[in-house]
Amino acid sequence: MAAPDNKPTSVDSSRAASRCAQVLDAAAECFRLKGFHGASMADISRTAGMSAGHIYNYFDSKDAIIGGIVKRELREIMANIESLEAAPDTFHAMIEHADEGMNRSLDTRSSALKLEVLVESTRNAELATLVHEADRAALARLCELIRKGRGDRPALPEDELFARAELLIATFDGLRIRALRNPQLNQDAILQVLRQQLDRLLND
Amino acid sequence: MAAPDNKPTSVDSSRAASRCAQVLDAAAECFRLKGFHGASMADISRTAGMSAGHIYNYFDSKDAIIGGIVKRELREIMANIESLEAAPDTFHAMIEHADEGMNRSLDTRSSALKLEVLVESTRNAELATLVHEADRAALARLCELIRKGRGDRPALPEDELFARAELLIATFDGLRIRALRNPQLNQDAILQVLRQQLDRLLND
Amino acid sequence: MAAPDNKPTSVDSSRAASRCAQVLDAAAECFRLKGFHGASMADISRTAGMSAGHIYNYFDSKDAIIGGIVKRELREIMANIESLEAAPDTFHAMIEHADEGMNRSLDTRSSALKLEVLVESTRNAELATLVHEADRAALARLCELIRKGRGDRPALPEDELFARAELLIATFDGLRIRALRNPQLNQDAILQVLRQQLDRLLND
Amino acid sequence: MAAPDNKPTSVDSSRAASRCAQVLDAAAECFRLKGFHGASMADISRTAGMSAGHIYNYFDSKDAIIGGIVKRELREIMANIESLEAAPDTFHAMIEHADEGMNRSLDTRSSALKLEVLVESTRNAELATLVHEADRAALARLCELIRKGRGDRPALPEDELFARAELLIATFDGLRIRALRNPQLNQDAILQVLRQQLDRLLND
DNA sequence: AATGAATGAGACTTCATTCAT
DNA sequence: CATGAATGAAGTCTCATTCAT
Repeated sequence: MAAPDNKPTSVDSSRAASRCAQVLDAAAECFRLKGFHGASMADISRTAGMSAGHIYNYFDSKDAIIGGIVKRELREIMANIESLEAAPDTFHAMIEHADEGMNRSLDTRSSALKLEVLVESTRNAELATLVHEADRAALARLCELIRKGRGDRPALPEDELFARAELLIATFDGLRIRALRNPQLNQDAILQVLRQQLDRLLND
Repeated sequence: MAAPDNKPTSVDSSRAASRCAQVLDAAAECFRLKGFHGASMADISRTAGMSAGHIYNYFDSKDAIIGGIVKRELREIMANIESLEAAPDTFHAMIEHADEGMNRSLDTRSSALKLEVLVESTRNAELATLVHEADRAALARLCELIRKGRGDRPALPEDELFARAELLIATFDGLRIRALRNPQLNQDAILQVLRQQLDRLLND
Repeated sequence: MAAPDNKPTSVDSSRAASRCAQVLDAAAECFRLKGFHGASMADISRTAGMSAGHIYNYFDSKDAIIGGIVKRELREIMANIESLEAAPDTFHAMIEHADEGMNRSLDTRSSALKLEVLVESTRNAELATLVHEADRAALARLCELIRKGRGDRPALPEDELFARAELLIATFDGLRIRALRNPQLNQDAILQVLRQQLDRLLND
Repeated sequence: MAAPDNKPTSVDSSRAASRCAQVLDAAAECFRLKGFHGASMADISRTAGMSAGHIYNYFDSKDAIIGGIVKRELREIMANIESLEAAPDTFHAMIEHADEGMNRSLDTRSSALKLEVLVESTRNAELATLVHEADRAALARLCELIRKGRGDRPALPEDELFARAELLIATFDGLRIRALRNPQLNQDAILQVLRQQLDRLLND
């Protein structure tokens, strides 16, 4: 350490980070396709283009990998908080862009992974902690958006603010489940009703 | 012996049905606790009080067991259709009993199993078919309830009717996810907002 | 036992014999199709139209069933000895009917069972004893046929007599193997050469 | 390290080949002793000195192992073709060395395996293909030997050439069966008659 | 005589993980 | 850093056999 040459550590660590990311990407793909237990380390190593043994240089166990996936998501959420907080006229934007949000919810591939992780968190305390933490950050941010978005209208009681945020998220999360249970759901009709519901949640 | 009535067949078949139910109960419990792939046939057989080998007299495979769980749920849903269809003043009842519905959604134990099955259906075509079929039945029933509940108000277009039903279910299903991601969610505050949302979905 | 009524025992025992035969027939069919280890008692019971449990009233074990098959064959061979011993002009008949013998050897279905039993006898001492016993009876009979068939020609030394019989049987048994290894073998051409070989074995 | 030559691949692949051979040897031994279905993967792994799981790095399944045995035999047969094709005065050699051939046929150990494989091929299409292919190669070679061995005598019709080859092989294969069915068979007397039969098959 | 429920051992196979190289 | 050989535990499922009825 502190060797005379300066590059190696930085190079190594950036290489390591990139290898880690490779693993996380591969694992996310595999978990989505086959589920956490259904995906083998061999699957992941193949997808990552790396020997299974080597993955253990970066992650202690298969559990640690799914933990890594959630941690990375958490980091991304945290990073996005600031950048997105500044947007003006939030409500109009949210309702206007409801279609994008809905489409994200109707993407069964991403939903499968999300639910996979959630279900697994039911049985893995460490994973649960990560999931809860990530959720708390996202929820807080959404509350803040709503508070700001209401502008000079009288402030909502904290409880109700959170309840609205919860139901807003619940609606989108619920659509994930709907998309999986009913592959023929009518997107256009839903979007219309969804917009009304959002409008009331935000503006009433 | 030589008794005039020979019940054995009926006795046997009722015994078989009861053994089947034992397996399904045990499996549901195990899948909930450990997940479909995490729960072993040994776990299930232990919980069911029956040798693992014997379970295969009733179910062809582990897959068939989770299929059996969904089929049983479907039968229960179907059975409830008639009994619930006759209730008068549906909307008022639905909004009034929203707390019960919400509590069902916030029961993380039942949610874990429900999501487990749903996630597994992502990777098991036969299971997916069962899930979709059960969903179609439930959805149709809800639409009918809404149609009747609206009484002499102008009929909703079919599309919108379905969209409202979808969002109604989505809201409750979404709360399942919320309960898992945020164990501290404030039930009372949510109930209030939930009732408003339901009221609009049904009565607007 | 020795009950005043006379029929039951005989009826029962004939019924038992018939049930036994059912099992042996079914087992022979199953072993032929799936092999001794590949055929399950469930397979046999299904084919025999009898519950698996009941089979154990007639046979102590699966091993005993294959033993029963060989014993039955042995009895049949023994029974045939006398009836066939009397035929006049044996050699001519044998060579003339070589085609029938060859066709029997080329029947892959019966060969599969025969080899199955033989191979199993390699690993089952009791079965081996039965096989050897049956073979000894058949071989002795064939030697006798040859001796008689040679009429007033000078008697062959015992050794050579047996050797000729061995090779005669070997030729037909070998054709069983050939039929399994080469499904396209040319029967007509073989028959011609076979006849010449038989002729020399018997008449030289 | 940083040695100029990097042999690992070649070393590894030779190691892999040797491990494969270990498995095939062990499996051949186990199949011979207990039969294909009677021998467990645990038996094979114990005999091979290798964990059962590791065998699956080399063979996809137990079926693939018996297939590997046949493939290896086929390779050996093919390899011998050239080396043996060149021998002069084939017939005399064949008849002279009939004792060696007969002894091979009378080796019940090798016969048990050979028949085991043959019987299994009755129920395994892929294995059957391999067996037929190996047989075709061996048969063709024998025909060629006979054709050449006949020197300037008038050529045999193709049909008869094949028929003679078939019966030649059948005779030796039949002796395998004889050795198993009659452990007391008189080798010396048989050898004498066998030589006469061979002589006629080849020289007539 | 006959059934079929029931078991427990054991079959093949997969897999997370370790370690020498 | 990187590999892949290797393992041992565990998984699903089958099956010969027993026994109450």
